[in-house]
Amino acid sequence: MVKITDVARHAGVSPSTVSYALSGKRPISEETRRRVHEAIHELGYRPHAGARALASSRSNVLALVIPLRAGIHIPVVMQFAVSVVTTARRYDHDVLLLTQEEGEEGLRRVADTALVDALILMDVQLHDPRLPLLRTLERPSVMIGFPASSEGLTCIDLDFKAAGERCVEHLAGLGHRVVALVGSPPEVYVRQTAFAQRVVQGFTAAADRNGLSSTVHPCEATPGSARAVAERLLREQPALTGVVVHNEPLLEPLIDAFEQLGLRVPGDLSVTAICPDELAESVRVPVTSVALPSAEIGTRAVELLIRKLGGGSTVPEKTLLPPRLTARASTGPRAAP
Amino acid sequence: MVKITDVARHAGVSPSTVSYALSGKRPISEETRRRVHEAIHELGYRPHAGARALASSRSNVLALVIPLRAGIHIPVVMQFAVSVVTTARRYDHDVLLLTQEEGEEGLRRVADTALVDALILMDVQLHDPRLPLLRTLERPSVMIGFPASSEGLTCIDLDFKAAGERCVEHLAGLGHRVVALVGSPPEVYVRQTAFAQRVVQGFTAAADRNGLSSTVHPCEATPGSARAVAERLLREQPALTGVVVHNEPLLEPLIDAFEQLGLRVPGDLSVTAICPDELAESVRVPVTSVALPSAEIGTRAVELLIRKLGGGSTVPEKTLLPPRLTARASTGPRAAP
DNA sequence: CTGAAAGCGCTAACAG
DNA sequence: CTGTTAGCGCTTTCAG
Repeated sequence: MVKITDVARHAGVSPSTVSYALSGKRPISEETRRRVHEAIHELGYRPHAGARALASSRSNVLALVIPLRAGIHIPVVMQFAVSVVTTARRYDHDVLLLTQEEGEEGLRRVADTALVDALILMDVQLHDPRLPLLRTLERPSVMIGFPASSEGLTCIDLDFKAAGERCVEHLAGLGHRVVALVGSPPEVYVRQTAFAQRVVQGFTAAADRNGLSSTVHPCEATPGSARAVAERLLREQPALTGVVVHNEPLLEPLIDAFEQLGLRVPGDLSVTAICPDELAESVRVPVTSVALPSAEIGTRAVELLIRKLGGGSTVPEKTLLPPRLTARASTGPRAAP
Repeated sequence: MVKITDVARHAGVSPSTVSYALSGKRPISEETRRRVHEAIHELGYRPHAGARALASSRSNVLALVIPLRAGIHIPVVMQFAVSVVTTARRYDHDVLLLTQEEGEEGLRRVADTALVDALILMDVQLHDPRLPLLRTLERPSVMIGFPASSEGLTCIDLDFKAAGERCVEHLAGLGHRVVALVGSPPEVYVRQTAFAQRVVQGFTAAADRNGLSSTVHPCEATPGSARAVAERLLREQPALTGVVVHNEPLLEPLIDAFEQLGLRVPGDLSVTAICPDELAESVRVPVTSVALPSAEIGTRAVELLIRKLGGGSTVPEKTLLPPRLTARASTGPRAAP
């Protein structure tokens, strides 16, 4: 293995000069800089990650904790992970993958052994058991999603409340008077995942504000249940003309179910969703939607962490990304009664 | 930060004894073992990962390289990643996540800096450009999938050729005489990803052997193209009664398309697939399928690596998991003509 | 069965 | 602008 002293000798300088030439932490003359890099190149030198971490107390690794549980749309998690890795690399960091399953002990382990410098957590719950730990951990973290109290923590997410509102306003603007929200599976609400509840809040508030009548329907992510909710909605709310879907796997089956029940989209029924743009675009009837910008959230989360690691600047505790609605073929004006 | 010398002092032993008590690399009397663990517990000691890696030349981290490209079913990748992480933890290892995008330079980087001890690669192509690198790298690796020549490497995957055969044999056994394979998107074949081609080989060979007439149809993973292939198949092969699908996102839309064209499944048409069991079970008509055992492959891949890291035993270069077909509602005997 | 002590390869004062 | 040197915290000979 070629080490820093080899490079130093080869370039005719001291080891520290090589180190500084690499880190840029002190000025190096152009001439020696060139010689050092030449030597590095010729010898194929790679600094030993462990030695570096030991000497600098920085591993340049971020931990990413991904959820496993039911009711979470896998492609969103994956896209998020990819964007975290890609962005981390831009800042010369790597990403260690942890599963939620490891729990608090897992977080403590990677933090306390200095395996990682900082942590990113997904799928945060309103009263997430990891919150107290994160506050005492000596390493910075960023959470995707908002717990009940985010004091002293850094959180980022789509503004789901505003997203729910935005969908309703879009429908209200088109003249719809009776709307329904088809939401995430019941277990997502039961375990008090913040984002699902916030959509409901926004949806309901905006409906009330606009004088619309509204109902909320948590729903399993199976094709069978799509048919079931569709039937139930038509039966219980015959005047329904606007639906907001916050349940990725159900989007397509639900539209199918409505059409099989004789409702044209958007002729008889307007449908909007909160989901990744790719999903909204890939449905047979492209769906008007508020984008779930997983990639952007991942990028921003890493950037927040890097800034926290930098030390100087302080970062905002809460970052809420404003909803961006794209009108597509699935919504239209309410048909004359 | 509490370090090994603190623990040693607290327990009244030397640092090396603490180290050995932790690693078990030499006999420790029951009494001192107890005292050491007590001290560790009381002080909340965690060995510093970097220091450990430096002193032992082992980081206890595995690299996992995941694909990004089109034509790959995301949930399979995700399930695979989770199973790798879970299994790695069982052997006291962590997992560093890399994207294919980083390319050979990325592999070289994490290997040469000793950030990781070993590598797992997914989405291997027939003539994968990373092969020569892997052979020269001083660290062990395992590939998911088989390149054209796997000499000197360790590969594992579902036996896709046998899987293709198994599907055909199942259909042949039910009396079907004309079968078609609806395959992965064309780009998957173009870039010579091994597994897609092997399915075709097995499918065709088994059809020939059984005297069935067969055709192969690479297919985009969009709902629109499902309809298109379905129509084309019926037009060009009116006698068709058996279909093998090797394209996850297309499975459900394709069955829908057939039924919309007036064919009952399995009454008029038997459908089998090569896909994850969860997918096969979740379709409206549960599909007879050969399982794509991502979790098992992930587990086995890690176990192979751990054995290679252990040094002693040598591991097989090729591990082909035999196909396991589960009969479900989508296949039945050929209707009397 | 246990201790002492020599590094592992790099960074960051400190000194010039 | 550059060199010298003292660790970073742990593992592992070597010695007993």
